[in-house]
Amino acid sequence: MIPLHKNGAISVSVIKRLPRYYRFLADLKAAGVVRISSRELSDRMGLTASQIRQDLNCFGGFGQQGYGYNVEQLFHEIGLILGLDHTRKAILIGAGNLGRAIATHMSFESRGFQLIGIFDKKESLAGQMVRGFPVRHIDGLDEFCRENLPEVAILCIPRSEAAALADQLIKLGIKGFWNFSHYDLSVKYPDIPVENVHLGDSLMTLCYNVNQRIAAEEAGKK
Amino acid sequence: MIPLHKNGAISVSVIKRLPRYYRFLADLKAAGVVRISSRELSDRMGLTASQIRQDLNCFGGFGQQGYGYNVEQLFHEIGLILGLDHTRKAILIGAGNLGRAIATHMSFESRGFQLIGIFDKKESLAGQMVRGFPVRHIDGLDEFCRENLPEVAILCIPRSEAAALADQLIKLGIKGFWNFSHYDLSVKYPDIPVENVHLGDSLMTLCYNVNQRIAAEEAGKK
DNA sequence: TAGATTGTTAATCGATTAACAATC
DNA sequence: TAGATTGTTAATCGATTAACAATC
Repeated sequence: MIPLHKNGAISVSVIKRLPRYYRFLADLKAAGVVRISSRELSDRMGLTASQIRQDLNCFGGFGQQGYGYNVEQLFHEIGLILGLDHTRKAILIGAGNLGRAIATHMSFESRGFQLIGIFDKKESLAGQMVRGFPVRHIDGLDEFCRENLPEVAILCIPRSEAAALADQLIKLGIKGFWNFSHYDLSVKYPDIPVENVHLGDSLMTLCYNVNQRIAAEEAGKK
Repeated sequence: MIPLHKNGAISVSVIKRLPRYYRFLADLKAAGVVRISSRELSDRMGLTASQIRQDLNCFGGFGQQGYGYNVEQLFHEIGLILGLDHTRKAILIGAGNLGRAIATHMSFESRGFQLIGIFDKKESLAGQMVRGFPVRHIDGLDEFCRENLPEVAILCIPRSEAAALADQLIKLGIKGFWNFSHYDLSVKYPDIPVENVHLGDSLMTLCYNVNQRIAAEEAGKK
């Protein structure tokens, strides 16, 4: 395998910015832009040119002095770094509103994943079709995993069910979680890759920020 | 209004941790725990006791030397800091799968918001009931806002529609956004409160982390 | 060649951790 | 009082920004 970066450890902050670079480059590409300087890109993205150059140089010298970066090439490189050039098999647990929305709404293939199965514990949902997949009863999870070897699980389940299910899934060889439940997986499994989507936390953070803003405006009026 | 913190500026990192404290304290409260030390809480949450004390002391001295923190009281205080003691009116734009899931799934009231209306540009959705609300046609947005004065908008729309809609909403007095579209609002409006939920970015970050982990495991085998 | 812009090193800034005096 | 644990200051660590030599 090609070594993707110079030294072993890339910081979390850098990794979290990569998808955003990828999105902006996709836009530029679609708009027919061929080359871009770190300065130009930083203006569009609202960050510093220095940071862009630092970030990219964690992975290699993709630019050219005096020219800048080739949009198409840089887009491609970031895709490779993220690992979007192949897909990993994913299963979704929990076919409630949120689970169905994720299954229907999300473009998995362009983000490195392939959805291969949907599970729920509710008998009444079994067999219902979601994105072309029949919802399977959770009792069939072990057998399905042994046969199909999914690598990632998407958890759209209540917190109360998450702990036991995570244990089971890790035993079944799951290597990473996209976690929409409010259970903190990484307390028990500090080393497993998890992306938490805590929608409730996000909403509360917004609440704080909106309140601060409104309070500041009202204070300004006086 | 009561000054909620000692000096004006609380860092984003601190604010982002508050909802998580709030969740853990809710659990402890539910489990009947009366007091907790920063050490004990740090063990449960997987961070340092120092950080917890630093974070909390941005807002005031909620603890007691030799004793620790009163769970109920600290929970209540963090709720006040976040502003969960009153609600702000929110509208949701985009009644597709994701929008409907958010509307149905999310507990707004306990997070400082009250959903008062749902809009979509699709004629065919108009009148359909979601969480007890009829989906309204987007043409009625101006009138509805002038009458009901919502303060926050939840954007569950494609990126292509986000820019124009954000302009319109800001003119209508919207003070903050919960943004599920892939449009970067804060590039044009750097000062407006926005919480971005970039599900696609989150999934790509997971892709990177899972790939790294699997690559490391395979390297270890040799 | 001259101008532009990178890659990279050094300086700054901020956030986290450690230490400990204050105090319940 | 003695023990425990906070609130807070100081030390460390990491991330961002600035500067500039290398080079296309």
